[in-house]
Formats: sequence, C-alpha cells, structure tokens
Amino acid sequence: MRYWLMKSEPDAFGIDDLQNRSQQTEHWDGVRNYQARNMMRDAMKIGDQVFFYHSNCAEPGIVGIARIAREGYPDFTAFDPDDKHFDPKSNPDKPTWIMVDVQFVRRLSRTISLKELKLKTELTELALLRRGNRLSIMPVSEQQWQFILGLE
DNA sequence: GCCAACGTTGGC
DNA sequence: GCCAACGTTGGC
Repeated sequence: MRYWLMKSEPDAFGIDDLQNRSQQTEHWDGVRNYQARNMMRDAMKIGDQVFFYHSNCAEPGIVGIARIAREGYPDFTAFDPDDKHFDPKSNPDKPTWIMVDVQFVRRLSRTISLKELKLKTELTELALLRRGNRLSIMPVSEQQWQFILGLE
C-alpha cells in the first residue's frame, strides 16, 4: 500500500464536502498536470491512504484522511466544453487526463498545519515542503506518513 | 492583493 | 530547440 497527499482548496472542495458526498466518495477531477496525472494513472491503487490537504486558505495544512476508492479512469470533465477544465486536446478515444475516486476515512482531531510541518527536521524530504513545489498530488513515504500521524 | 516559482505556449 | 510571454498555484 502506498501513501499520498492531495491538495484541495476548501472554498472549492474541502474535507467536509467529501464527507457529505454520497458514499462519502467523489471523483478527483480537474488535475491538469502531467506529473500528477501519471501518479494517478500508474501508481495509485485501491486502498492507498491519502492525506487531505487544504490549500489557499487561512490555515493551510492536513485536515483528514481519505482512501483511493477507484483507480485511474478518464477525467470526463475534459470532454465538456462548458466545464472549467475542458481540454479540446483530450477526447474519449484517447483521454489525456485521468482521475481517481477518493473516499472519506476520517478527519484529523486537529489541523496539522503547513507551518508545523515545516518545523520538523524529519520531514525535510517531504515533497510538500520542497522548494517551489506546486504539485497537487504527491507521494508520502511510510515513514513520513507514520511520523505525521504521530503529531496528531 | 502581492509575488515567487513554476509549467505551458508559440514565434522564430 | 530556444526562450520570452503568459497563466496558474498557493503561501503570506
């Protein structure tokens, strides 16, 4: 089993939104970055564990845990001209973009903030903290996962 | 709202 | 293939 961190802006789609979805599951659409796409397409497996991260908000940080509920399949929002994430270069025969389904597992008892994560020497290799990183999906090692959970 | 750090686009 | 211009992300 692998571990991941996925970013979302709570104003658009936060951990509460995921919890309130039917089956507490939602497809993770709109990723338009090749590195992130490749991870969803090639590496994410059902049952993988995910840190749900809130970005672009008052207190950026990890707020909950989710799991991969469905492995990579075509991101159909790319085919819809009216969709914000429409991409004319992608088509159903040969989809450019991929998404997975993510299921709510639990909230953390508190937000483990970006500020706090930055203070930990154990996490200097965490992709989230690497300089200039802007990936919305990134891998987390088992050691990093356990360490971060231990902060809760 | 500002701005650094990207990734992408397109002219050449 | 180079690189300037542009758009986006996301912390602050």
